[in-house]
Amino acid sequence: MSDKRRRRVPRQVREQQIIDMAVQVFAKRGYHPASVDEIAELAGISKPMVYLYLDSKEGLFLACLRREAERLATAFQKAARGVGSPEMRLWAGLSAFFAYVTEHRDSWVVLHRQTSELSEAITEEVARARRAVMAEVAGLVRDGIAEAAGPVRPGDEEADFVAHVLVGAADSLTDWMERHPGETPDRVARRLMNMVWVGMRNVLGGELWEPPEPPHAPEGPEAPDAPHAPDVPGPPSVEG
Amino acid sequence: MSDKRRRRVPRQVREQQIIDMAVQVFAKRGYHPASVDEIAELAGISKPMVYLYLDSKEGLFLACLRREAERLATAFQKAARGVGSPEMRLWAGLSAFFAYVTEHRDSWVVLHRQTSELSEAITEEVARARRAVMAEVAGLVRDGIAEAAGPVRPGDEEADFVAHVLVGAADSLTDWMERHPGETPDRVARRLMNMVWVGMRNVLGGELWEPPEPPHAPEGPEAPDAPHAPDVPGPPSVEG
Amino acid sequence: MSDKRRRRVPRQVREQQIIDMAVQVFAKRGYHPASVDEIAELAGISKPMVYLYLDSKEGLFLACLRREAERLATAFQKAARGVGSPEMRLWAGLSAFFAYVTEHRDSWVVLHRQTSELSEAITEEVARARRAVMAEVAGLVRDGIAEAAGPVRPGDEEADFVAHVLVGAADSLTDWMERHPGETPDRVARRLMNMVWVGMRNVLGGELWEPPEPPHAPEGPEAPDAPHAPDVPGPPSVEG
Amino acid sequence: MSDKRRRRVPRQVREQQIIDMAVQVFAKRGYHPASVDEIAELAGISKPMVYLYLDSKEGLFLACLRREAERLATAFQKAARGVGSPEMRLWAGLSAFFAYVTEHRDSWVVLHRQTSELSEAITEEVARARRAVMAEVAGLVRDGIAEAAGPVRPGDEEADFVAHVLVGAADSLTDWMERHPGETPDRVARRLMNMVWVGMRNVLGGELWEPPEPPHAPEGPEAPDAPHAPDVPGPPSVEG
DNA sequence: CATGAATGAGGTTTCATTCAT
DNA sequence: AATGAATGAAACCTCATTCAT
Repeated sequence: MSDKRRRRVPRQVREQQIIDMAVQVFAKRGYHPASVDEIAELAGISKPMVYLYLDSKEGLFLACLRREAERLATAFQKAARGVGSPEMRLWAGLSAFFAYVTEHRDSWVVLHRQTSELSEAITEEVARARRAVMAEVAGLVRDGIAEAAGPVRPGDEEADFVAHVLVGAADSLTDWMERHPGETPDRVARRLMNMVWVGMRNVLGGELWEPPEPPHAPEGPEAPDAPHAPDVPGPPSVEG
Repeated sequence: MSDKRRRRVPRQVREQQIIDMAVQVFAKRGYHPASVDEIAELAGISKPMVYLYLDSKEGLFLACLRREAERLATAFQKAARGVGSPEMRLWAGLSAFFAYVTEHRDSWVVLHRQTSELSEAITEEVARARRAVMAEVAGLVRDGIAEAAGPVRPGDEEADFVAHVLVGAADSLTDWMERHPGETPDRVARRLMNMVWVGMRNVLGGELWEPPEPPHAPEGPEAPDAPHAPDVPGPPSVEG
Repeated sequence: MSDKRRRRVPRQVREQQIIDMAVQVFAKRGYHPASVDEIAELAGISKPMVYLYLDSKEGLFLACLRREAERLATAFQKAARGVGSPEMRLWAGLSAFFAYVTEHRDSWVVLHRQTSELSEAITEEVARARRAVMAEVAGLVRDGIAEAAGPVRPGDEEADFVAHVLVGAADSLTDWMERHPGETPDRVARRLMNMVWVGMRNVLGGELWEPPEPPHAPEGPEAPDAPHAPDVPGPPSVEG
Repeated sequence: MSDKRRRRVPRQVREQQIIDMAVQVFAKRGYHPASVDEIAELAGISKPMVYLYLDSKEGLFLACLRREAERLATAFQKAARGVGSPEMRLWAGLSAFFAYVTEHRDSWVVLHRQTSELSEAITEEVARARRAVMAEVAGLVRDGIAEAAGPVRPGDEEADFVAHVLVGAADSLTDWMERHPGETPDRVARRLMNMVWVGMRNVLGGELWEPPEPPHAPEGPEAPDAPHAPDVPGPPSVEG
């Protein structure tokens, strides 16, 4: 309509524009419900261009996947790379991860394809089921700490946090088990217990882990000018 | 085709048969690529029956979701409910969870809708990206323990396990963050560190958590007759 | 649900019950969109009964058509039959017709299949088109009388009435023409002019035709106890 | 099939081609029984084109409705507009109407959606019922004139004509009544009597209305070059 | 007299994809 | 570099109708 500057644009630029819009649409709708028509229209070009540059819907989605995965990985690596202790580097990486997904919802949704791809009713049912599991686990967690630590009354928030860790870990370990056929559910469960049981109390008690002591590397996990992961904070500077 | 004995079957039975097949197909293909045609054919009936009983494709999927979610939840609860200490109960619940998803892959896939819903190429790309992340984290983990624990050389398996826990937890905490807007990535990362840093070493050292002391309930987490979650093991009985 | 008296019912009664409901549903939805399912459910029986008694959807509709057409015809005939002059009898018949269709909307709709059968949007478009034609004709009519009768300002209502007569007559004559291939549009138009041009002025002037002189037949068009066409009024008794 | 020259055709042209065929099919079959498949095939294109240009079956039908309604209205207006007296203009309009519907049966059927939409058996039943009503009314009419006018024996044709006018008018007035809730069937009947009783005798007597006197516009209602309503005749020129 | 179970056929609609300009 | 025109395939869903009880 008001197209005046939709001039001839070099391929690389166009490609990025297309992918930009595709990430938006795929995140909003999910893979199958997303239509190439909509993406092309949003990008301000015609469909044949999309096919010329990205080959197919699948190719387009793969391009999104690759670009976004690389950006997230880069954010993590940039933060984790450095001189600090491994402990510090892990922390920095995690911080960067959380900062990145906070800033780039669409990117994360496309990579993880949570929500969407399904109608609202279905999405809601899935969320409901997951919430029920969380509540169950959180209750168990609260009981555990209450009995073990006496008067400590863990807040709902902390218990919920622990529940998310446990459930997320369990989800993920399901994949791990698949590649370790010898492992039994029992052993996996014990390992997970081993890993989280001690630390759980700290969290429920409201403690916050502190970087042990930055001996003489003042910047710790630094990410000076990460162009796409803007705010990986150094230890003290905590952004809103 | 082969069976001519497709006789009149009461509604409740047919409904379960349909859902049985639907879970299979949805797990294999994902929601959108799955076709009601295929489900009906597998169930040995015609499409209109599916619509008569389950209303729509979405209704069918919701029915799958509800039934499978309830079965999984029941398996967990049955195991976790009991007299033992919370610690024991959590362990029992986790064991039951892993046992259940081991036995019922389709159920878990439908509930989690990981793979599928996307073409093979895309699924593979997603898996690749996730593997890359895992490897990165596992490396960090290995470094950490190597430096901290001196001569201990953690096996790849253990490091990979820890990485799965961390990545799964991070995934899940992304949802948690969404409902706690005040939280900063920095604080979330610290909490996670707090929870796992200590226990991580145990795992990497190859330790296996042991039920503290079963005072006078010698069988630990028992699930005597779980109808659908067959093998929630007591500590010693480990199934293949 | 609260079926207590849905006992064995003799065929003739059941048939009428079915037709009763069918008239309702066909009137509301139109022939094709109406579903036998809905009719059966409303009638409180199962579908096979409908087929047993009325053979098919078409048979069911034909039964509706016949019964309702007969009722309307009966109402007309009962009123028009009698001792009065033909003028009076025609008037009585028309009165009975208008009374009947006023009382039995569904019946009329099924017979005339106006509205319905089409989605709301389409119905509305049809109505719009018809209104436009009416307005055009009414304007012409108003102009005609204004010029011809000097100061008489016909009300909108009267002009609209005349327009309806003209348009309805034209619609109907379209069928008539089909069976008189020799007739030209020109001759048909002249005939119609001939028939309405004089009387038009009376109507526009607000005059009301009066039964010439009811000599000594005090009841005029009577319909003493018409069971289904309750209110064919004698000349003076005008119901609300 | 036969024509290989199905070349790229600009949108506006294709749209009209599609609507052309749709009018045919809708007229032949009625709205619901008509299938988009058939329309597309007749138009020599594939179904998706129909949906691309007209959005939906309903949209397609609406497009037919609008175009045909406008053409008919235009034919009427073009003829009725002019210098003659209102009487003449009304006559000219009616002439044009009858000429148009004579030439464009499909157009009229779609607009009026009489026949069709129903199976042949049902259509026939409807026609039968209507014929019965017509016969009844025609009988009344013949009686009336016979008694009132003495030796005049109105032909069947004339009585049938009058009956069509009366029945068509009554149909149409049913709608009018709906928008005038205060009116009673009695008053409506009187009005209709008022309007037609006098003119009826003229028609039954075989008289033909003559344009009063075309003062100095000798050709009466002319429509010199109506592109789509070819034969709106001036008084003398009567086409076959 | 009465019905729950079952289906074949067909409808509208949408989409990814390509041709011809 | 870019696009309007066009389509094959397949999806979901509904309905009138019939068995077998």
